[in-house]
Amino acid sequence: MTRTAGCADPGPANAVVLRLAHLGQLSPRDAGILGSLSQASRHLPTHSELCVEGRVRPPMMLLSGWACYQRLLSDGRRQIVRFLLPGDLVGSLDRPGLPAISSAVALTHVMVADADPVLRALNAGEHSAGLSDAIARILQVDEANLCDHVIRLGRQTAYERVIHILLEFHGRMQAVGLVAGNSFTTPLTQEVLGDALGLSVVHINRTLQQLRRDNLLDIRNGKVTLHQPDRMRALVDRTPPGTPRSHVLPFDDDPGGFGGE
Amino acid sequence: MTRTAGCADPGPANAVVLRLAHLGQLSPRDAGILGSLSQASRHLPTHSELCVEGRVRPPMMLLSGWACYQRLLSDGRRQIVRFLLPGDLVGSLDRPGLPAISSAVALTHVMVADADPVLRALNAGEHSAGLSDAIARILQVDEANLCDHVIRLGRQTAYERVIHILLEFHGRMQAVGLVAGNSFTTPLTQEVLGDALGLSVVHINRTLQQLRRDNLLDIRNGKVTLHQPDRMRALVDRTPPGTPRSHVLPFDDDPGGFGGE
DNA sequence: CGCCGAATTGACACGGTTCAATTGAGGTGG
DNA sequence: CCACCTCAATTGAACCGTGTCAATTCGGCG
Repeated sequence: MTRTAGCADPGPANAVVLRLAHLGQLSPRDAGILGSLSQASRHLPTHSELCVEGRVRPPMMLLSGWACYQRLLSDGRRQIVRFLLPGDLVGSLDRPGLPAISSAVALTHVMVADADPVLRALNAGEHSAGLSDAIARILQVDEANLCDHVIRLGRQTAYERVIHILLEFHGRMQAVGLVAGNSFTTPLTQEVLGDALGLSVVHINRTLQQLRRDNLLDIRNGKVTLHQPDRMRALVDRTPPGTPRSHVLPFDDDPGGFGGE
Repeated sequence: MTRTAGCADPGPANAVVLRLAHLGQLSPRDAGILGSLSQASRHLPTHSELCVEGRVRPPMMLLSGWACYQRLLSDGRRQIVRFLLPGDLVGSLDRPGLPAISSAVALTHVMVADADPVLRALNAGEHSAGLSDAIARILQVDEANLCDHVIRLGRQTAYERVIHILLEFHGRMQAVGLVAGNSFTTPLTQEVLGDALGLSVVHINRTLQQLRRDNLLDIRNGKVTLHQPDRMRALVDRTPPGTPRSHVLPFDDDPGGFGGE
């Protein structure tokens, strides 16, 4: 039962508040709205479908637990498209009423809350500029993560993919205060990891062993520990969050070098 | 010079209007706004950067030509994340002011227009419900396409990936009236295709040959022809657009069968 | 004619898959 | 307390889809 780090308030909506507060200046009123989400929250068991592809469902917020969007091919192949961690949005806040693009299933017991109060606050207008801003940033981060996933699947080796995605999880868990000393708990099985990274379980297994042997990380008993996050980042050229990236073709307006930091 | 089917107005903003009109009921005023986009449009040559990762740029609409979002790894590997076809949005309409997630470069000469008039119409409120709706659907489709891309890269063979993405292009070109008799023009080189599908040029080449031999499609001289779109769809279990998908795990609320419309 | 980018081809190496067991770690009932 | 079940993790061996390298050909164009 290894639990979270030293966080003052382990209330159920904590992750959401923490994350949004990082991303924008929340008014006390906004914080109140978010804090009260947990009052109307539901518990759902592992494997529940949070939403079904093609069906409309009002957006929710994931207060605790992990989930993922996935798609199944007719022959049984599964591809995990995106992971949902505590503090994430389930379903699109910005365009409700449209059918879900893919199904979402819970990877653990999860606690979810209807995002309706947030939606109403957003539509109410000027009062929630900070909240609205924070939500926009969340959507932006979601999209960036999806983009990263494409990079992993398209142009990285198995070894790099695992490093890359674990760094992503590390960052996302950190953003909601769920990382203690470079390690965090996760429900990831090797099969889930394989279905996300487009690899077979067998190969995921061997890759993890290699990563352990290289003393980069360890993952056992539902707990991931990154022994050398910096070296990992260098290996997959993942700049620390927020840093710009170097990659301009020799076209017209090449900005030249780029700084560290 | 194979051109569009029988469309009355081949004006430059035609693709945008056509596409949006399909997706929602546009008021005459909305249509006017869209039609006048071309008046403030710019031509840009092949290889121009429409936006640069990490930098803010106001959203635009692609009136003609192809472009793509891409990311380069430090060792030179390239991954194309998303393609932009006539009628597409460049940059996120819904959250302007945030830095671009990846760079976009033109694959052909392109014509782009500042999307600002559309943005203003959207913010103006009730008058443009149809337009707003259509834009939401475009964003939805974009996200669905990105999701499809993840599937391709994660769980499909080279053969399937090529079929799958060409079907996507076919559908998207059709939506803006640029398909004539199952064929359409494209600037796709085998290298671009490889960088999008996570494959080497050599292997793309061999895969295309196989597809030709199987009499499924042909792609030469910048023109793609799908000889048997239906058989192709069956091969990659891509349901015709709009159809729900069958893929529910044996969980609690299994909806059983699904209808074919 | 000669250049250049794109398409092709062949030979070979390797990353990753598949199949088939085996081991290990809870969880439950007798 | 142990037999038993199940799910996740491991292991070995053979196979094959793709990548890599290195030419070669093709097609437009100045």
